[in-house]
Amino acid sequence: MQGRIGAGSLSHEMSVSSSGEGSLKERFRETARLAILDAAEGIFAAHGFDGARVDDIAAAAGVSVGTLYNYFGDRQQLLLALLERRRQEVVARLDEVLRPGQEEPFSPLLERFVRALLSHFDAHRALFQLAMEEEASYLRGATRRKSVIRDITRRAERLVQLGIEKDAVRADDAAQFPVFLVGIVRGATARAKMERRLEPLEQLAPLVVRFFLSGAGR
Amino acid sequence: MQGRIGAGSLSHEMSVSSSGEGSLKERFRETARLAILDAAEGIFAAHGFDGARVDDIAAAAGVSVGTLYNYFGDRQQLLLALLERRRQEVVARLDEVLRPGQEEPFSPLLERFVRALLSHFDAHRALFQLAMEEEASYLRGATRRKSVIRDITRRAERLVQLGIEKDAVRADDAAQFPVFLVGIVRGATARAKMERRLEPLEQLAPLVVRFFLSGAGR
Amino acid sequence: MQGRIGAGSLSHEMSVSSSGEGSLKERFRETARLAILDAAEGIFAAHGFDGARVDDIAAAAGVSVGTLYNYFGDRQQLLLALLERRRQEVVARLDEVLRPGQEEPFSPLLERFVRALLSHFDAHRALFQLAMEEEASYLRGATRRKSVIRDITRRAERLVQLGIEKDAVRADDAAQFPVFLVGIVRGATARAKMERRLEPLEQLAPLVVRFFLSGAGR
Amino acid sequence: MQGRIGAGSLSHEMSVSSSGEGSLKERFRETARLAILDAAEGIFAAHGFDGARVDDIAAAAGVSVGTLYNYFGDRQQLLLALLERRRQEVVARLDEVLRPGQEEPFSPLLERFVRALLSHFDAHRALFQLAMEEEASYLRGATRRKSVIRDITRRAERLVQLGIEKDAVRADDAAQFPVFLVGIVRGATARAKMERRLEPLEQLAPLVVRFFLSGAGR
DNA sequence: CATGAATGAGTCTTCATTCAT
DNA sequence: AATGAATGAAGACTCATTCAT
Repeated sequence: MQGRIGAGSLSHEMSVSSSGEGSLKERFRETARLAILDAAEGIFAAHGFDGARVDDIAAAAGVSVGTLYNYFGDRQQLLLALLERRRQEVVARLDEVLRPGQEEPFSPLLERFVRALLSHFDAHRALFQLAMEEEASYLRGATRRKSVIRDITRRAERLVQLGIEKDAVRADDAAQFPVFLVGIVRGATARAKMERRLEPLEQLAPLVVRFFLSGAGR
Repeated sequence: MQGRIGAGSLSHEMSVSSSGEGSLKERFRETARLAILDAAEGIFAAHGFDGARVDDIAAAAGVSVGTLYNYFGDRQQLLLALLERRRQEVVARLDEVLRPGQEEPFSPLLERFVRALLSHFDAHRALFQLAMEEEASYLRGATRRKSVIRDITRRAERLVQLGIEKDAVRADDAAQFPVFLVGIVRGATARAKMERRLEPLEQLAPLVVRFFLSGAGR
Repeated sequence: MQGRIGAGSLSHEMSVSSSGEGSLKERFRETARLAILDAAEGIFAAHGFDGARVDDIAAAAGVSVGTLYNYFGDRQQLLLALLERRRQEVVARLDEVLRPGQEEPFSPLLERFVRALLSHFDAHRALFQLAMEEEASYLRGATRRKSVIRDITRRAERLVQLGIEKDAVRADDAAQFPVFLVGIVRGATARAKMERRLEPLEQLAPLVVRFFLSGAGR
Repeated sequence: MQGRIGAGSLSHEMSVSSSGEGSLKERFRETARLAILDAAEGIFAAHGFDGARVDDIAAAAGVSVGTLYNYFGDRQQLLLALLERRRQEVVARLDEVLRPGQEEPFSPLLERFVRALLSHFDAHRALFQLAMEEEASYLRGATRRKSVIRDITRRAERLVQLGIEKDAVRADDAAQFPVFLVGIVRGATARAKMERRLEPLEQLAPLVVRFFLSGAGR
């Protein structure tokens, strides 16, 4: 489904790191790792965490099961590696937005935050949906781990705090605002799913900002 | 092992089908059905949809697997019956709120709506969480069915429509408001989960209302 | 290979315990357990501990894998149960021989001991060979458990002690005699295996006794 | 990882094929072969024949799996080569003892035989234990091959024959004496294992001789 | 009808072996 | 010739579902 670890992506990979922070072999490994993770994203998204079969992921990645097990210790670790990678990606984008020393007013800051979130959804819609939906229940029992939802919420809390400091957000009830914000974004993605929309959600950012700051009231 | 074919829920249940006679046998059947559904709710909530084993559900209900299969054709049907029951319950409460001929102003109406939603969460927190989180993915592939999220969203749409008619909600961007509202409620429940809070969420209703109508801005 | 848990053996089972130290169901269970153990003995003996496939054992017992797993938690437990059963059998026979209050002279006592050992080998040749050969290495790592070899050696030690008390065995070097005795018996069985003999080993008992007491010298 | 392609065993090995030239290359090959065999001995001894993984053996030998496969066709051949080497070693020592033209009396001859056996055990305890325990079952099915046990027994038979000729061993029942002798030695090694003794077994030789010739009787 | 043991298809995982570099 | 990543057949185990009692 995702294609082989073919020459196509390889050349790309190689040109990227040719300067040399890794032997040829290591770059191959990394390419394969990525191919497997990509395939896994597709299969997990399509069948859910429990429904995704290891064989199918391997087949989608164009490798054998054995190879998949060479890269990731077992099914669960593969899933965790996948979630972790995506988690790091969003978190990085949000942290970029929240980087200290922001002199800009709150509203555009908020918009950049929401935009970062939504565009990440646009890029990894299927898995992200899944991560936000099932993460909690799937990891149930597993050692408490990095959680996307939790991390996003933390960033939202920092954002709201900034809003209060900039006098753009009211301080009463502020404890709830972060989850409300994340909830709104989730709502947007849920709608996209229910209605099978394909347009980028990112364009909803201004609406979300306006709604968050002023509400739906007249 | 016998356990829980309890009287408590029975009286309630009975009223549902009360108009009819209900031979003694039928009432027994119904009681057993309920016991199984209750047990299933607990097990599904505890282990997730995929992780819940039929044997465990039967054991928790105090019946044998065979009996469980007598009442529900298979595992999936049991799950659907459970979701369906809870779906009907929320939907009924929301429809009650939205019953035509409401002369009251929008704000209290909205509050009653949110309150209905939150108190339902309070009553069936575990399963509902699960339903909202995994429903979509679990039913993936299954014939398109009744969906709690969808139904709730439909009611929210009607509510927003009422708000517009009552001139309490602005009409522009109104298409998003329903999902935003549902998202906010989800956000609230997510927070409750993350922080393992046990206080009733219903008390958040006024906050939600104020946020929905006026936003978080100052 | 071993046949189904058929009616044939069932009737036997039932007549035996009809007086009733077990419900009908329980006796069925026990019959099945035995059938599986018998089948396992055959397969383990034929393919070794590591070579025996669970599916084959199940097939030989005339049950499905699932059933096998219902009776024995996993492959290892099945093996241990089998070894344990046989261990108890020999140990019981040896203890019978060694029962306190033996007034008889040492030589016949020794012969009965050797005879018990050899006839047990005759009955369970294949498995016993295996047990004595591989037990140690197979259980390597596993929690230290009941060991046939160890138990037999313990009984041999008691026997030698009796011999000394009866003034029939010399006390010097007596520490080695028990293992020598067991070794001799093992040697006899090894020969039987190497030469694929089928005659009962039990008939070697007098030879063993004479050799043990007087040696091979002229 | 490189490790053990050591010089120590090399010199010995060299003497074996010393008569010839042995190009430099060939000597390298032989050194590597030995390193692998040594590593295999350790791993097989530690994990049993079935439990020893090829990767582990290669790692212990400081070579890659590929190299291991260059030297030995497959896992089984490696094992056979190992057993064969050790077999040749004991057999050579026993044949040395039995070399025709022995004018010495039987008792010291017997002692040298037993001593040879026991000292070999002392040198290769772990593998030898394994060989005597599992050889038969492991090679089950494989083409009938050189067997250590068989070969040792053959030598014991010759020894007993000598004893009879020298009038030191009684001729009746003599057919059993060889296996009894081997059994006694096995018994001694088994005891060493059970009690995790580390002293050289060789020192038991006189006891074994006395027991073999005169028995345990008073 | 209830029971729960039996069933066996379906999965994950391991590891001997191959082969491109 | 050495390397070690890739391969995939094989095997242990689970659990939804059936059905004889």
